[in-house]
Amino acid sequence: MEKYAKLLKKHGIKVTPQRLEILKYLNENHNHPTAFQIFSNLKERNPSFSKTTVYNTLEMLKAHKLIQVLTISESELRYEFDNKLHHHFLCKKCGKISDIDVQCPFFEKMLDSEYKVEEVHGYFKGICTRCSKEEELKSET
Amino acid sequence: MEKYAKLLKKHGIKVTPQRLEILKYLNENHNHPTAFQIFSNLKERNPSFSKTTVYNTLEMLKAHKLIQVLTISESELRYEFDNKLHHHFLCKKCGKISDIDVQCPFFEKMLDSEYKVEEVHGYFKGICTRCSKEEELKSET
DNA sequence: GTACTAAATAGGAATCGCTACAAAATGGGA
DNA sequence: TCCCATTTTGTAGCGATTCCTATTTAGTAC
Repeated sequence: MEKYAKLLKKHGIKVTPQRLEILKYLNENHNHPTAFQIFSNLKERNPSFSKTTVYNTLEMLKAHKLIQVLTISESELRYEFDNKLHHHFLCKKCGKISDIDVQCPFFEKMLDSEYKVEEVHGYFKGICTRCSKEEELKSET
Repeated sequence: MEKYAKLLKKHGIKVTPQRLEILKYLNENHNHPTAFQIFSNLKERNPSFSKTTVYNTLEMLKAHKLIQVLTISESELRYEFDNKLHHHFLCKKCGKISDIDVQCPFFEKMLDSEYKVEEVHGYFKGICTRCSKEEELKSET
């Protein structure tokens, strides 16, 4: 837990139990959770945990570039702790989001362009391996 | 207007005035509008135009891959008629979305991967040229 | 340790984009 | 022209996010 406190201090953010919990959750759960998923998980152990705190904290962590906000879903935002550049794949069937470990060659190019680029998002959408296999099995019967 | 009717018929979609209007609007306005923007623009000329019709029609056009849905904004969906692969840049200051005419080299690679890829989205976010210049001017004074 | 102050949290209300639903309108085929 | 399926409309509802304000907490000075 100490490492999260250090991280917050390094960015001049006041350390609170709630913020540590949220950071810990994001660091230990790489499933690109929604704000509600974070909220309900943390509320289990601390019933007074507030939804607003989750949103406030996520907003602040995002402002300090400690977390990434994914707009891959059409209905809600997803969050992740990992901040090194990678892309994402969303399965339209099961909803799972996977990390795609590729370096975008246009990142460098865009950095030199007329635009001041601060974020790069690569989203692929389709059907994941597991769901594809299930489809095949179904159609065989 | 006839070309839109043809397009709809080609995809087995029943031709209605509302659908033609929406297609026309998307084809003539390359500003990646929200559903509400489409709705309020078309409502001006036809006061009985319904929000639901806009959503229904966009959903149908999307299902037939006649339009693209962009999840680049954190708060709402954007739509575009253009369906050839390109990326997008969102200015965090003025909110404008620009087309970036690049071919994603990972598209091919992803097509051969374990994932069944149906959509590719490349989003860059930052400050656009115009807004960058305005910032410079302000800081000079 | 206590008192004070600014910041953070909690909880509920409000907002906003989008969807669901049922009634009315449309339109193509008999 | 009539009929029936489809589409459109308008309203109600829902879920994610934001707003508002009272309460609590963390940090500082005494």
